Amino acid sequence: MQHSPDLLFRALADPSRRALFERLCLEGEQTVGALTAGAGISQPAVSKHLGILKQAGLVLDRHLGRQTHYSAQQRALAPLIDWTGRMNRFWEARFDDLEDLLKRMDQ
Amino acid sequence: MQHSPDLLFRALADPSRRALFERLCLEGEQTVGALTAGAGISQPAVSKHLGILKQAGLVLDRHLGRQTHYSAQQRALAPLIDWTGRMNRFWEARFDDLEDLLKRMDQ
DNA sequence: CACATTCATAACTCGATGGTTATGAGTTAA
DNA sequence: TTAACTCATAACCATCGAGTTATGAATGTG
Repeated sequence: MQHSPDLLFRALADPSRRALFERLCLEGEQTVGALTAGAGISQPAVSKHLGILKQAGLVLDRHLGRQTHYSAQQRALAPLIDWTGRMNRFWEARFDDLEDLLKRMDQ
Repeated sequence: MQHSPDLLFRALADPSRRALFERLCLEGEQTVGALTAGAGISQPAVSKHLGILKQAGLVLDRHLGRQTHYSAQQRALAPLIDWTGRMNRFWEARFDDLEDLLKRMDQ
C-alpha cells in the first residue's frame, strides 16, 4: 500500500482535514457524528474530507451498525517524514561541507 | 519569523512547487532562468511559485544585477517536522499503553 | 542612446475544490 | 412495519488556484 506523497501533501493541505486528522490522532477513534460536532462544517462535508483522508491512507474506517468509526493511521505519515528528512539531509551535508571548507581555510 | 504551518502545508501541496524546492535543496542556489529551464512551465508560473514559497519562508531571494537567485531555507520545514512529531508521539504513546496492557495481561 | 535580457506583475481562462442542501441506503428501535 | 437515526452520495454553486500571454521595470551591452 504505497500511497503517493502527492496524495499525502494534498490531503493535509486543507485546514479542515488537518483538524479532523489531529482529533483522530489525539482523541482516538471517533464516529462521523462525533467528528461533525465541533467541526464547524456540515456532516456531508466531514464525510467527504474523511473520504479524502482515507484515500491518502491517513485514516481507517470501521463500520459498526449504522455508524462508521474512523481512526488515524499515523504510519501513513512516513513518506512525509522521509521527504523532510531528505531535504534536511542535504542541508546538513552542505553545512558539513561548509565546516570542512572553514577548517581547511583555518589551516 | 514564525510562518504559519498552514502556509507551509499549502505551499508544499503543489507538485511544481515541491519540485522547485527540491531542486533548490539538492542543487543549491539557482536563478529564475535556470529553474524555468526544465520546470515544464512558463517563466511567470515559476516566478509565481517562487513567490509563494518565499511567502512561506521556504526560500530566500537575492538580487544580483538583472537576475534573482533563489535558495532553499530548510529551517522553514521545522513546523512541519514538529507537527508530524506531535501526531506520531501520540501514536507511540498509545503503542506504549498497548504494550503495558499486553504485559499486564501476560502476567 | 538603442537594444537585448531577466524577471515580476497584470489580466485572463478554466478546471479543481470546498462548501451547501437534498436524498437515499442501511440499521436500529417502537 | 413504521419511524428514527447515521452516514454517504448526488447535484449544484462559488471561489480558489495554477496555468497562460502580454507587458513593463530594471539592468546590462552594442
